[in-house]
Parts: sequence; structure tokens; C-alpha cells
Amino acid sequence: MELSRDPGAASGRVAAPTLHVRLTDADAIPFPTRTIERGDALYCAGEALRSLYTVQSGCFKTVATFPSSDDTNAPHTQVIGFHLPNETLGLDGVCTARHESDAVALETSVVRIMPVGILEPLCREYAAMQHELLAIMSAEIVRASRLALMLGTMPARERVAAFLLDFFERFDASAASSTEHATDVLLPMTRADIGSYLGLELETVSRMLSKLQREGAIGLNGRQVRMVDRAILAHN
Amino acid sequence: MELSRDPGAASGRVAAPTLHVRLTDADAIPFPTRTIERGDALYCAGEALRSLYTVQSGCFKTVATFPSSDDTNAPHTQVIGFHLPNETLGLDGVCTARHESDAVALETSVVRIMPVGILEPLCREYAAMQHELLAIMSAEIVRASRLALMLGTMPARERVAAFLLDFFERFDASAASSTEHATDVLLPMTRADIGSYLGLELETVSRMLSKLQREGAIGLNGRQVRMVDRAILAHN
DNA sequence: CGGCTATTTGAATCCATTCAAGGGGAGTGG
DNA sequence: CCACTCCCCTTGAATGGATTCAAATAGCCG
Repeated sequence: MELSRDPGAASGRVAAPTLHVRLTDADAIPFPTRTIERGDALYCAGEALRSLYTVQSGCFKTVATFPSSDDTNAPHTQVIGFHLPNETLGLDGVCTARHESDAVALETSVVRIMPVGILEPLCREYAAMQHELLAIMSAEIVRASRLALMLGTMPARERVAAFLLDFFERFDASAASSTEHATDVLLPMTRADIGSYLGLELETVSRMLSKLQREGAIGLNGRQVRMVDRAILAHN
Repeated sequence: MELSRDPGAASGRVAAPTLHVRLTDADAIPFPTRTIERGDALYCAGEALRSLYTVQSGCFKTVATFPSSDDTNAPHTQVIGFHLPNETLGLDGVCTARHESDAVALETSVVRIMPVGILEPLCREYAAMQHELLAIMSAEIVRASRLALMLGTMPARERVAAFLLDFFERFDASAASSTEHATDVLLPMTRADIGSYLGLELETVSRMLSKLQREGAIGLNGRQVRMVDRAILAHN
């Protein structure tokens, strides 16, 4: 009854287990799906938590809003996550039974809907499923902590580089097809989204991307990004 | 089998449920305790995850280390949490079965040790306990996301103010004794710790604290902080 | 009493923001 | 099909907030 295996996740990123990949039992359950158009919200902060969602295709951003200390000022708002296929949405709402953030589709996307009322009993029945849900939530804690670490310690250039490395890695992971690394990806989000996520202004993101291109780390054509030299990107 | 209640947590902070407060059944279980001296680590990043811990008394900081992109440079390191009595430590390790951060006692502290090998079966037996564990983990996700939001969007003064408000609130929550708000607290951490947590230099923290004192928001005497005017603190 | 660490405060520097302007691509309607 | 508009992106220049460097004070422990 040991907590977790996960040999491959030694030092680098945290593996992102998902309820439907690992648990073939769950695949037998007729969880419905839903299609969300680009720009539409899957859920909004404050709504009652009904389900957790697994991204089947497409991409989402989650946006957190902090009730500004000063009422007269605009509340602080920030993108706190991007979610690719096989990643789970809604975990932050379990504690209050209300969603704590907005989830907005960056392109037309499909999610699998897992009602929490079904999920919890299921987890009590199947040890593996319970363990997996706990692991997913833990991974989300680690992800959020890493974001905080990035925002707290890295200069702009490094943040953008780290974002790109992470995105390429997760893009590979979500494309279950080949074992190859993608060299080209099309970013589904705007510079403003990236900036919000990284705690930077969109101009700064644009500048750093341009700089990374000049340095020969990446190729750049609008939202199309080509990985040219991982070492340059990684090496500060 | 609805996910969570928690009437009081409408808009403000997230309630921090704890395994031993809510589950009287669990109190019957002879979970051992352990005393950690100031400066010593309860666990370190990379260690195998054996247990989760609930702070009984004292205070911890958790420190995350990011394997610096550039090997020649020092790795990025940051305090990503402070943990007061009744709060749970170790949740970030569930996903990889290894601790993802160091937990260091800021003063002599006592923790209750809950072996994960016991916890998981227990949660499958008791629905309330499973729900509670999920809620705790979810609250941790929200906490980490809030930290990221703070680091990504707030100027220095606001971060320090938010830190103080949060600390006072949690200090009250951890002192189960009275229903009164504490007006005086003794911060267990250094300015450097606070700065690391807030993504600021220790000098900046000191400056902002001084400024808040000049503005009449707080009284300050070393690590002794008196809450004078919450409104000033909250208003920008 | 020293020696140490923690804290405060000042002054100069720097990185990211802010303000501003121009280019480019997608979609719409004439 | 082209013109028009809207949004997104890029780049430059000036500003500003936080850092860095530096020095002095306060507090704690042996």
C-alpha cells in the first residue's frame, strides 16, 4: 500500500498522471464529454463544483482573481495555468466546493466530465484510483509551487525560457502518438496570456522571445515556435 | 456524497481543515509525535515519503529548490510556505513518493506523524476522512496558487501587507483558545525568510515594514508585530 | 564582554514597466 | 477582390520600483 511508484520522475518534471489513462476501469464508465468553443469558459470562479474535467483535446487557461485589498483598485488577476490534453481541471475547487478560478478554452476543446459525486465513492472502492487522484492533486500542488518559485526567483529571460521548455515537454507528453520530441509547436495563447502567467508584461515576453531567437535558441514566427537549441534555452 | 461543506469560507481565505481536528476517529489512532529543534529539518527534498505531518506546536518553513537551468549558477531556492499548528506538511510529495521540498523548524516544534501506508486504507474505509484529505490537498493547491498570484501581480508593499494579514489570520486560527483576534504576534521567521517567500530582498521587506509602521498600520519592534489598523494594511 | 547574526537605512544601479508608434494577419463587408 | 478594422505582436525610449552595495545599529548567546 505504498504511496506511488513513478520511476521516470526522478529529478526533472513531475509526471502528470490522469484518471483515464491509468485506470482502465474508469474507461468503462460512461463519463460524458463536452465541447467548449474558443474563448468560452468551462467554469467560472464561485460556481458550485460539480465535476472534475480531463482535457481530451484543445487547451485551456485557468485565471485566478484576487479580491484586491483596495476596493477602489482593480482586483489582481493572473493566468495561473495552461492545460493540455490529459491534464485535469477543477482540482482547486474541492476544498470549498466552489471553483476558485475561471477555466477558459484557448481553442475549441473537448473535456471528459467526471462528477465528483461519482468520483469519491469510486475512489473508496478502488485503491488504485484513490491513489491516482491523490497523486494528481499532489502534482498540482507541485506545479503551483514551481510557478511561485519561478515568479519569485527568476529574471524575465529565464522565465520565458522555462515556460518554453515546459510547454514543449508537455506538448510531447500530450501527443501520445510518437516517442519523438516535437520541434515545432503552435502556441495557443497570446503574449498577454504568457505574460500574465509569468508575471511579466506582454512587451517583455515579446522582447525575450526575440532575444532567444537572436541567440539561436528558438525559431520564431508569430505563435509558431521551433526548438533549435535546448542547451542555449536551458543554460540561463 | 457531496464534496465539502464549509460555510464560513465564502469569499475570504480558504479554511484549512486538518485530519485530526475533524476526524475524531483518527484521534483514537495512536499516531506518534516527534519533536524537531529549531533549525533542524523534518524532511528534505528527495527523501522517500513515509508520512504526512500535522504541526502540533511551533512553526515550519518549506523551502523549494529548482535545479537551476544553468549548471554553473546557484540553483534557485525559495521559501514557499510557512506552517503553523494544525496545518499539514508533506502533501507535495505524494505524487512522486519523494518529498519535493525541505521542511525546516523555525522554532522547537512538535508534529504528529501519519504514515501514508496507514492513511490511504483508512481513507478508503471512512468516507469523511477521504473527503477531508482531498479537501486539505485542494486547499494546498489554492494556497500555492495564491502565492503565485501574489508574486506575479503585487508590488512590494502590498505583498508585505498581505503577508501580515494572512499571518495574523492564521495565527488566530491556530490559537484555538479564544475567539478574539490577536493584536500582537512574534514572527518566528527572519526578514530573509519573509523576503524569500514574497520574492523580495530582505532589505525591501524591512523597508516596507518600516513604511507600514510610519503609516500607522502596524507597530513594530524587531519580530514583534502589533496590528494597529487593519484597514490601512488592507487598503492598498 | 566579545563575536555573531539580524535588522535598518541610505545611495546608486538596473531590470522591467510604461508609454508610444508602427507592422502584420485574420476576418468582414463593400 | 480589395479595403477596412480589429487585434496581436514587435520595437524604441523614458520612467520607476526593487535590487545591490555599503555602513551602522541592535540583539543574542556563550
